[in-house]
Amino acid sequence: MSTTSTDLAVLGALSVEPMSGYALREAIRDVLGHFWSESFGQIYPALASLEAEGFVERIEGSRPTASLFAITAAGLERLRELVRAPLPSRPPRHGALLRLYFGRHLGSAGCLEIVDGAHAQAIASLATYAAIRAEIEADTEHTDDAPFWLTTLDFGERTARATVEWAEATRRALGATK
Amino acid sequence: MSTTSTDLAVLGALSVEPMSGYALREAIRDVLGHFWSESFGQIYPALASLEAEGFVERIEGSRPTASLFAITAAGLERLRELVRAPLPSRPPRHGALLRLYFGRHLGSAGCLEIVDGAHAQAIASLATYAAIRAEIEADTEHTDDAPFWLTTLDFGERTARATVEWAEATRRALGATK
DNA sequence: CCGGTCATGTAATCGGTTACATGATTCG
DNA sequence: CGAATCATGTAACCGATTACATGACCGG
Repeated sequence: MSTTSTDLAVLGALSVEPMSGYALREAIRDVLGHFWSESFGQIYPALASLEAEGFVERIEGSRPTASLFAITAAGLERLRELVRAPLPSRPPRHGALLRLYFGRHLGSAGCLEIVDGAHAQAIASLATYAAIRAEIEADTEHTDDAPFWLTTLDFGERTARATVEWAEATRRALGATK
Repeated sequence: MSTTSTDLAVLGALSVEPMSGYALREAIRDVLGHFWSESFGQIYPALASLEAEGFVERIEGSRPTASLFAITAAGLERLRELVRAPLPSRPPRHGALLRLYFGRHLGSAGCLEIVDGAHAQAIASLATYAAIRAEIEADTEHTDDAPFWLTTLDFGERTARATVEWAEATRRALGATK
């Protein structure tokens, strides 16, 4: 039995365009990657149960060996239902901050390593966000989806920028008290 | 068998002061709550295995029925070892953003509800952060820990402020395209 | 034809939460 | 004395990842 979160991600992705389970996973990784993730072990069982419930159907594509999954009318209805309900949020687990909190036992050098790592990661995120933004703005086909896509992207950009600023301020503060 | 992440959180907390398993959970919830969490089902087995390995010992406290757990010299060593190694980071799962991404199927009103919810939560976080900051700054006993504690707090404050600004900007953007 | 990618699925395992069982202590 | 809190632990369950098994397709 699959969870409603996974069903939402799968149905949502299929509402944009039909695709295979494999492509689904790639789309989720590349497009929703900065705030969501699904593994094969979730996707295929979810597709199977969604198909059994009539929310998704297999249509034949170019390759005979691969299934193309498409959302049905009932599936669209189900998607609207799922997107309306709040999702259970997992308790936070930010490993780098946990290590930093006990940074006294790690020393300044080790702490700076953690901070610099977070800094580099945030910079890298900003680069991929810029690429995604360009792609969305160039896309003339999904103009009704674009405003929503841009809001989630904006969130990623703002938190990444906040992380960059935090890392730079922390580097100064930790360097001073060394 | 417990994970190194839980061991790090437990040993780290006990490095500040000895406490019971119950108090440990409260401390983790209240002090590390904005970036970490542990449940009883993790804490007690972790304490048991840490005790078996000699990293933690029970000392008698005021109440005979409750155990006070204290970190040993070997435990401090182990803590330094754990805090040096990077922790496995879980893939992100931000439910609100997932719903917003497919906001076309939800409508503007529903989206604004999500955004306002995130806004209210960030405002509430900022209030608790201010309380924690006051507590750390008033604490004269842990002056060598304080700089590290303040860096993790600063991270929380910056990302919360970024969330507030995002929510306000998104509210304007979504309201305009309604 | 051979290696890499596309593709579908399952089984084992894991990290973690929740619920339950049990009892002592404290305070009004 | 009764209710709330403090306290310790276990068992069942669950969501999710990883690894594995299998094979078609495509390009060089």
